[in-house]
Amino acid sequence: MAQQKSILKLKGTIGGITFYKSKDGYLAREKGGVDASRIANDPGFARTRENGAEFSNAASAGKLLRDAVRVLGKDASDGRVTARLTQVMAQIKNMDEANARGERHVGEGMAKDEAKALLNGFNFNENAVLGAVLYTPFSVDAATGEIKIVSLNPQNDISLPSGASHVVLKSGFASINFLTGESEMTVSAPVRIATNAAEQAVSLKPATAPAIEGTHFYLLSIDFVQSVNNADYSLNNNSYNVLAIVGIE
DNA sequence: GTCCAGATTCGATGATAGCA
DNA sequence: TGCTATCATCGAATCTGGAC
Repeated sequence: MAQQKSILKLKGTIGGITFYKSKDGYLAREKGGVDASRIANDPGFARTRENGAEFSNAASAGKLLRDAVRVLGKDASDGRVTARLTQVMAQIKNMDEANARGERHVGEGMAKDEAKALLNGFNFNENAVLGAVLYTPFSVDAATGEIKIVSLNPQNDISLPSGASHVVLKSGFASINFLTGESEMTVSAPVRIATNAAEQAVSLKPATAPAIEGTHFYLLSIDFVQSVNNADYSLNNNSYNVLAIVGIE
């Protein structure tokens, strides 16, 4: 077995050579592992294939949710949102008690209150989570999707990034059917407030409720912009923007 | 040599059995 | 003991080729 003598303790694979740490120290060897066709056909790998099928369902469910809210989320997401959402969807898929192993489905698991609790509060941008940006309480109307903030003073109630001249708030009301793959989202008109504005009430109400049957998601979006000559410019590649799930029915 | 655009690859997510 | 393959997805990182 080849051993690493270099001062650089490598882990991972480079050019077909795998570097790893074992109880015997840092070692190197050729890529090993099982053959792809065996995983696809060997009865011994049935468990692996079942898990692959379920993982596929979880990843697709994550994409369905991200696609559904893309109109709000395109300016408020981090580079790991796909992985984080897949992780949550895999946990929800595990809550499916109706189907056999390998056939468990996010759509079935989503019916559970625990599943909704798991996804509620999900932040699409881990660099700007809602709880660390907005400090004032708000309410969500499950029938209309309206989000109300009784009193919002930007200077006191929002963590303002330097350079921001205005904050733009929007709400989203999405209905997603994870069994059929259908989704629809309606969005409120944006409320644009100067960062030095006086205390005020805010109402974010989508024009209509989504028509399709499915799990209802309520989302709050907060964008920061710098206004120059009546044109709004995003700050620092949108890294301060917030999009979070604030309710699920 | 540097820059840019487009193309390609990587990594993260979970569970699994076998190989070195 | 730890890596490999499978599954889907996509942003980030890296690579490649052409222009200057």
